[in-house]
Amino acid sequence: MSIVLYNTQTKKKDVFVPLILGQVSMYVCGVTVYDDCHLGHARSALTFDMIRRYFEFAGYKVKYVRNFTDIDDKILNRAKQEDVPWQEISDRYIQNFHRDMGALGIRKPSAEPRATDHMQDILHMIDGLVHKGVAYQLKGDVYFSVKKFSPYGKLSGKKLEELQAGARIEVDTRKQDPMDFALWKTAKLGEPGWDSPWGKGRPGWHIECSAMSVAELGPTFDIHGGGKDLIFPHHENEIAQSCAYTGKEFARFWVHNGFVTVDKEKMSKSLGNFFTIREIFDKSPHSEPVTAECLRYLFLSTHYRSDLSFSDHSINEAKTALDNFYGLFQRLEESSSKSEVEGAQDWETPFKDFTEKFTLAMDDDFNTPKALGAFNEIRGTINKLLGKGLSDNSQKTILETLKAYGETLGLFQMTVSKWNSIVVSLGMAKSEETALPVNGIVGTTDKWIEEKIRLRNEARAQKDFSTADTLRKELAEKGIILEDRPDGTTRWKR
RNA sequence: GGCGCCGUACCCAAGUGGCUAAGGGAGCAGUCUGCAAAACUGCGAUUCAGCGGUUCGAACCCGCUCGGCGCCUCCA
Repeated sequence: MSIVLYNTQTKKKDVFVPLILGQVSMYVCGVTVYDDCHLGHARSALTFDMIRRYFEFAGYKVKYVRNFTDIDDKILNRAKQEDVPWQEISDRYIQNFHRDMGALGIRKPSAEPRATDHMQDILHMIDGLVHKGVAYQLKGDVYFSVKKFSPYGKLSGKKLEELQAGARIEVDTRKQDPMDFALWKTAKLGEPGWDSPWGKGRPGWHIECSAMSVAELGPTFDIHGGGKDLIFPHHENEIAQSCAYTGKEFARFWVHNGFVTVDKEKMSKSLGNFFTIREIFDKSPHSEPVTAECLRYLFLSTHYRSDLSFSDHSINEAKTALDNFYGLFQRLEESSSKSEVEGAQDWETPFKDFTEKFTLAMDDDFNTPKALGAFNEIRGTINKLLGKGLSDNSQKTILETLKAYGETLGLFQMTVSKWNSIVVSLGMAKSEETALPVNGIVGTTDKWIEEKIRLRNEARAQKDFSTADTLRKELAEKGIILEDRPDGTTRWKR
């Protein structure tokens, strides 16, 4: 089966055929490093992480490039505010970015170029554009002439005349056309600058992505991605510059993810309605990996192109859904004490049905909500079979396969015990042995809990249920939940 | 003003021309259980914002209306 994906350029789902057989080249716009990342950035990162994982699952070799914009007005402003060198700002937020992405379980791209490391490529490209006559110099600035690039506006579906009519920004009257955009900007007094044929300056925002993508992946590559707010003007401009420069097709597929919204509104810096990734981890009552998986499940439960509304409620729903999966994994890990013959249930037929549904859903423009639907169906089926009895071997195979499919979404990779141990809030260190206090309740060690359970089970064996209930209550007060199994053993979780 | 997206049960969310409109959560009832939890079973949209139209047939296509949002300015 082939993968079909929605292409912003053609405004429909196109069959994905890579440029080079068996390989996918993908460039995704990263972040401008002047502040901590919020959930909108997390969505983009998670979306393309999922896409990358699925391509690899489908047998492709993926080259995935995600850049850093590490020189920009906002970085300079921030540096001024804090009265520190601008490099300190970009370095700090690159570090924070890596910290947050790591916590989210996002795999590292094949390359993470920084704009300032590609200054020569940028200068070559601008120079080339000037020589081709599609860019012009105005004192120390260089602008791209949109009129010289006839397909301008194709990606975003905008027409130049309409844009001009609606332009609300202050127009630099020196420009040949109000929509012309800067490739190179003169360094003002006290600002950092790189030497260029047009004097000391720095690159405009759009040119760096063109330069870096072409440098890393060549003039034509398979997929260019980013949030849908980048379609115009950023990606439109990238196309103009790159195609004008190389004379070749640029990205073949344009893939854009939807926004994260709060109360129906786009999460954004200017509205101030954003949560940073760090904040989410800090205020979560769960351990970092658990929170990360909840967030991933939540994000995957909406199609990547749709907007996703974020709330405490939505993330709690994700937690419940995952609890149910890890509950199944726990049961699958436990010995069934059933022989091969006794536990000879046909699980292979429903399982085959599951893998087909999963693959079909994912092949169709990465329909993760549908894929999760398939997961939930098989969860019910396996639970039923488990009730009837499965052999240890079958259980082992089922568990391994579920986890293998989960891996393509970045889900279900934790051990059950890790999933079940709740840690405390506010980024305090976590220990496997002891739970730190939660909501003022004093933490307990695993050993202490096990001892209480042993005492309770002794009491139960003697039909001393009042003692057993007292012990259950005592544990419950510490946030420990007990589940008695049919064979007389007890499972517990925090 | 221009361009575009969305509106499916209490909540989230697939489905975009034809079998009973996926799935999850919550709720209620039941099975099981010393109690409980978990798991399982059953119940829940004669209907897809509204109104017209096209069609043998529409939640899905077209038009209009209402409501929400986004891009056109830095934005994932």
